[in-house]
Amino acid sequence: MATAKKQTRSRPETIARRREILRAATDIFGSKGSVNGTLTDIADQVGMTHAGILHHFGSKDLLLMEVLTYRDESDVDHLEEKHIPTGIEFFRHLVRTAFSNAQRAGLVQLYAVLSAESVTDDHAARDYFVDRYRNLRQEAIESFELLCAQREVEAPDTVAHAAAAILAVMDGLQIQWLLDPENLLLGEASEFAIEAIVSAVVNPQPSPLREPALETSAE
Amino acid sequence: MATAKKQTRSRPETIARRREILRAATDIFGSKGSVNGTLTDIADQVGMTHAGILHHFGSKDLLLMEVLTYRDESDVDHLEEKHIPTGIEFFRHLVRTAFSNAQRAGLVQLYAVLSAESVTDDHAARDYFVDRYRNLRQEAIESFELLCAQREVEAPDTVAHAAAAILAVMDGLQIQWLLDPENLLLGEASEFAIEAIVSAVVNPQPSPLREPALETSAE
DNA sequence: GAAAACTTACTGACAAGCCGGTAACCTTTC
DNA sequence: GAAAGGTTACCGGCTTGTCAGTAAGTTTTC
Repeated sequence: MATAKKQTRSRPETIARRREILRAATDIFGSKGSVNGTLTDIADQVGMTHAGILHHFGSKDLLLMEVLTYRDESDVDHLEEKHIPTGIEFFRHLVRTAFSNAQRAGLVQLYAVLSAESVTDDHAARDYFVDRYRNLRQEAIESFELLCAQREVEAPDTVAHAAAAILAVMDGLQIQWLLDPENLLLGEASEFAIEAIVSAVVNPQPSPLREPALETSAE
Repeated sequence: MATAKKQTRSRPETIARRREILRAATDIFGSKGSVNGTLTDIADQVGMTHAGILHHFGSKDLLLMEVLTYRDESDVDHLEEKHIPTGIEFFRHLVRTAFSNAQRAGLVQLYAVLSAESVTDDHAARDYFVDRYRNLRQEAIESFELLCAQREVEAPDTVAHAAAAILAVMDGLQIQWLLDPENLLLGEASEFAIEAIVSAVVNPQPSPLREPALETSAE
């Protein structure tokens, strides 16, 4: 069953054209969601018809998946980092990303909307996001473990929670920031939260929630 | 211009019928999103036609808004708490909510999907979520301030970040949990994160991210 | 207290619009 | 001249919302 792809070469400018479409799709899916955003919306933005888009990408779902992987690539470029670091540098990298995201509302919105959309039944990007979070959590866990080893403390069993929490807080802050940019500093709030969580792993304090409640009358 | 409404009362069972519809709508909007979930889906689930739903609620958008406010009411009932507490109890309340949410995937999904959907242009529920987050952040800020006052420390200027971060981490963990329930304990992870953030406010530690990096070779 | 007058709670059919996808057909470029 | 890069035209399907009509319930009237 040789899937002998004909693989006839495309014209030189078509790569640029595809990139143009991907950028437009990022825009549209970001601002309207992947369900509400239509092929015609995207086509209008690059000055062609929706059939032209389908010629390039086959179907809407395939276009969506390419948008997601395309952003992953251009994302690493953006911060001019060769590869994602580990250890303490991983968390510094997250903080830098948060500050940088405050300048890229379109991309942030794309991911915020799509990741939430993807939890719905049979969403095209569901597998993509399941994998993405698994990988990111794993990287965070490894960074925590490295961090603990460097400090010669045993990695607590909270690292799994902390890894999920760090990603969660970044996503959640993005949504609040998108809804109400005047009332939230994305970079600063992310930095604060990341520091708090890292600190709780490497330097655990007694839980303030378990203390006996201080009476207001005890003043 | 007296719009003298005759206002004959609705039939006794119609209140129960509306509630039935609201519950079905919660289900459908939760599992498919408010864009993908249709009036016919909801109608099927309660055994009527989509026109019947429109008779009760006027339009899809109005139904959506009623779903959101309906859940807010039934939510307080659920935890059997008279009103939301302040101070340390506010944060304990959030932890209880997180544990309780692990039993209510449908409702969690409704909010996760809709809050992210709402950041898209002209979404019906956008104002609802902007207000909701503003109010919740305010409650969190006041609880932090009360907490600091009780400990006779000055409330740091990080409380605003912390307030946003606590809500954010709860939302973000919900999405990861919905995508991959086997790999995430919603209650435990939320508790860990909330403790970490509260601790960072009332008992700030030096930032682990600002330390001079420990060399791995210094082992 | 029963008939008349009126409402409510629907149903079924349909209008209008939009969506993704396909097919057939030009046109530009290698 | 053949393939790539499009366009135009169109289809089938699905969605929200409207509307007329009907059965059942409620209120009013005598």
